[in-house]
Amino acid sequence: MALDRDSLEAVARLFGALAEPTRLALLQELKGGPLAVGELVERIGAKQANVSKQLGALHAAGLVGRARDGNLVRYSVAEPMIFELCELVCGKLRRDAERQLAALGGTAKRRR
Amino acid sequence: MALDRDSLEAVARLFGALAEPTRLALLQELKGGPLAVGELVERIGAKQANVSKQLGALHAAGLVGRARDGNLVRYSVAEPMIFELCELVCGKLRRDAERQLAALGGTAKRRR
DNA sequence: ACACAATATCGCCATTTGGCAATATTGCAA
DNA sequence: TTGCAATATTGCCAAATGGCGATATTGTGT
Repeated sequence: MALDRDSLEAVARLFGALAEPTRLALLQELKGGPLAVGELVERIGAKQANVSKQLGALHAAGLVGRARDGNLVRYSVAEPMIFELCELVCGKLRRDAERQLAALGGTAKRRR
Repeated sequence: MALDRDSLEAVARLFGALAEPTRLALLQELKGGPLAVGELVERIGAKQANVSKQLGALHAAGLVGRARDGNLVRYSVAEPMIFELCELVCGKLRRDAERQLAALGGTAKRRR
């Protein structure tokens, strides 16, 4: 079915939430389970203010959940679907890279 | 496996190509088969310059293919995967909308 | 060569956005 | 209350981006 303008904008906003390396890095870390902000700051090596801001964006997009735990705030993946999205995209990138490699005469890595 | 910064940037760029309603509208039209720029301009009701620019962005991202045909240039979907991506996202949006509806006391649409 | 149609590109402007430093909030403990 | 640690927010700036009108390019026909 054809989506109307509003739906397209909603879809675009969601893709936009994933269109940022820092946010993808955060999601990648959260894949292993909920983590507090400080933990994420250490792991991805970004400033606390930015991590907090990007987590806010992910939360606003409904992709991560927030839970206070005493002095900490623990974030968690709210949409496991995002990893399917990333898998699909990574697949394309791998295919592109293989094509590129083959075009340059690299040894073909056979798909099993 | 954990992706490095460069890979994350590549993934982010790809999502970025989909993070724009006009580009999504173009892809939606192209889903039915290759179309020339003029056709797309008519269908989505945008200025020719912008359609051309956004098609350029999609092409740069490797999502659409380009083919001259005399005086026309025909674009086509190069990555059917994008429709799986959109389906996943639309699924989430539908779920969100249903939750919202239920929270407001709407008649529940039962999932079969 | 010319004129014309289809597409691409350019310069401009307004908006958005990521990172930064600084500051404000929140919760815990003494 | 006071102090401290964790997190969020604010103001700022620079870079990126979408849409616009105007113009350049490309291909076709005569």
